[in-house]
Amino acid sequence: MSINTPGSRNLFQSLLKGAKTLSQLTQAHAQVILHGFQNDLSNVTKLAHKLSEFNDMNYARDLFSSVPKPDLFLFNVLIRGFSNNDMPHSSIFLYTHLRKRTYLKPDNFTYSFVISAAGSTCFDHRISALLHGHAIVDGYGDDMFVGAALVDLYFKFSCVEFARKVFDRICDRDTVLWNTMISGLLKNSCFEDSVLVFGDMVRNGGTRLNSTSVAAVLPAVAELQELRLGMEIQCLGLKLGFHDHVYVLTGLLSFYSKCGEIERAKSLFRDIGRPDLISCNAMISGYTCNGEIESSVRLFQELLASRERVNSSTIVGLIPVFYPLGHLQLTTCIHGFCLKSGIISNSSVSTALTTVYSRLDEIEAARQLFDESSEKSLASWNAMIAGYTQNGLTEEAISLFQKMQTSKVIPNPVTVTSILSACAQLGALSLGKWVHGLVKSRNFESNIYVSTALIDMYAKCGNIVEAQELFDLMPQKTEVTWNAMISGYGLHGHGQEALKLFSEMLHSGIQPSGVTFLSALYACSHAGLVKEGNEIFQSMIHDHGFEPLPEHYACMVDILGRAGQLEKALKFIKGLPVDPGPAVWGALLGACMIHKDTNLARVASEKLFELDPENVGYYVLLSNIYSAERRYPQAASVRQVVRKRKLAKTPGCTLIEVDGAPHVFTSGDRLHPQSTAIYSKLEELNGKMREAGFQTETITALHDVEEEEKELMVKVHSEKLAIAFGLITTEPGSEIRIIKNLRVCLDCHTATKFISKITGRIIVVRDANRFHHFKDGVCSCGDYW
DNA sequence: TTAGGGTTAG
Repeated sequence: MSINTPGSRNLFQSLLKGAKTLSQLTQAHAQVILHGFQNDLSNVTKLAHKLSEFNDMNYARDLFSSVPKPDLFLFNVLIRGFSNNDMPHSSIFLYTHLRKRTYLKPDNFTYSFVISAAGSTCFDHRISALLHGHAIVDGYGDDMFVGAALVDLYFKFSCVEFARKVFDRICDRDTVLWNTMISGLLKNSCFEDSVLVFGDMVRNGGTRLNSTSVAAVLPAVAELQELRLGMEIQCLGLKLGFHDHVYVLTGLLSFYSKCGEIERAKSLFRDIGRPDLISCNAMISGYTCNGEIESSVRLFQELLASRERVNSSTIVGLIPVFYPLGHLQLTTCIHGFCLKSGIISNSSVSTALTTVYSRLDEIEAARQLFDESSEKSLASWNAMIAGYTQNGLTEEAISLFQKMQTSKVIPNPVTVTSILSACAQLGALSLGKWVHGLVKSRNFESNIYVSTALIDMYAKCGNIVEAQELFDLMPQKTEVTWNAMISGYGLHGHGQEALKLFSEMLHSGIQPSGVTFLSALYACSHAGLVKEGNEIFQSMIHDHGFEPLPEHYACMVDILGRAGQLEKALKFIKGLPVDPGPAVWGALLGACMIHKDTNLARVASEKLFELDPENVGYYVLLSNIYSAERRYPQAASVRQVVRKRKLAKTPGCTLIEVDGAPHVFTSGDRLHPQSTAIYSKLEELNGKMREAGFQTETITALHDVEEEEKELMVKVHSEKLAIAFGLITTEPGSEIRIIKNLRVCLDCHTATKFISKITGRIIVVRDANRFHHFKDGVCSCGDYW
């Protein structure tokens, strides 16, 4: 047969198809050119397809450029090739190129390929809407393949609702589409929904389950800690014949270890017989998160000794993220190994290490790791930002968030959750509102972490109504969501609302946690509800079988103490089944301060100096109590200790936002550009307040100086400066909101009541403990704080 | 199929 006969075309095709290496492929191509078949589209397409499998997209691109009139098939091969070879820009570029060709129209293959390219992290959510629109216009909006790609794309951008809408519209669903939905929901933390969709799939007999479906749902079941359900799924897998499938066995192993059933996990690991790297990784991680660190390290060493190479997952599973206490040494050791082996350059590994360091309070080590990592993934940024917020370094968190924005890294729900927490801690309402806008525009509202963090942010920034509205709108709530709302009410002194919500929560079948009881108890404390607090405490132990933690005991002391029942509080402490810790004695000391009980204060302080000698707050409290009783020599000697031991007192400061800009004041400071106006406003107010019968309260001032001098010092407490500033810079009649880092002092509290009456303003003060809403000379706390 | 980043009390 001559090489130029029509049959030779098939010969080239089989030559191309059979090429096992790039060089064989090149030789085949040379033959094609030699015989003048280079413009035969079918040859070129086959070649391009092969090239994309061999990861040589530059060669494929050159080939494509040499074709004068490419057809749709060739376009599709290239678009998919670029997408599969991590060249999403080229893929999308070619798609736009294709749309310009009037003789061609994209089909469902084109859309499914280009949509999968658009899921790359270098794009944002806007591209999804654009491509979705194109697909609908061309009549592929409800196509099964395009649908699966779209669902996947929306999940990648955390647009859960859009993914769901696309899924719901497609009547004809295949296994891949169902599986995409199950794992997409899982990746977006919608664990219940993921399990529900799996259930629908099982009931929908028309679509066959495969082993991927079973393996995909197991992590969601593990998150929900539904041990029984997992076992049922295991039985289902057995019935369908997936019991010896390594995918499924590994998934089950991981499921059981996450549910704390480490023995079952070990037995499954033995069943696997010849475990691959992935199942070993799952086992290592299982050992680690069940605290069996030694077994974990042993299996890791066995892996290293065998010829099997470890990968980043091995290391990440080995890092004891969940049991970090006391594991600094192991962490440094793993870190050392990662440096030596070069695996540190993997962003998953450095992210995991960043997290552990920050949980171990080694925030500088975490930051160094973050700074040194060459390739920062979204997760790396999130880990560092979360590390800061969890350690109370809120300003660092926000500044890193801003740096992330300038680095063009697009925040996801995880980022947003951490930033909202930082806003809540700081009381940064403007930034919080801005983030809320971002949440709306990106459709993150359905994310349960995000909406819970929003509720907490609004509650802590003083906007309890907004928090409540968001709470009421949430279709699904976790125990944490309820806790955030209960404690929000508590902070604002709305004790009854908090208790109503608490009982609603119990009736709705949500399991309360230790934090739930604590939130309810603090709500009682802020509202002076002694009887109710006591009932909740008893019910926690007897009806719900909770062993109280030191925090719960401390809260009970707080409730009794604030209500003035100091003797009862002391009796309660003496009757405790465990040694009372600093929190318990601290609560008693705080109560002694409110009710001016010097004798009991001394008892509490002595315990505290012993238990927590570095904490300067207790010295300050005791000294204040002595001053209040005019026992100045005693007060002075307490302060002497503070000075001698070089313990620093936290300076008081107050923040006020005007037109979105924060202004911070410290006691007596004259640094503000409008300082003169502020002080003269304060003078004017003082005059009016004296006329109205206000007398400066000095007893809680720290210093035992002359009365007159003391009066001067109290006058310029930071909250007063902030209020005066608020009065001169905001519209008459508008609300003034300030945030103080310490507990508000008695003098400022009384003065604020007067100011609210004189000026006709509502003044909202957030102090270290709670909110005070001042209106018409009265405070919402009922002078109870 | 494994692993890395998130919310609630004080």
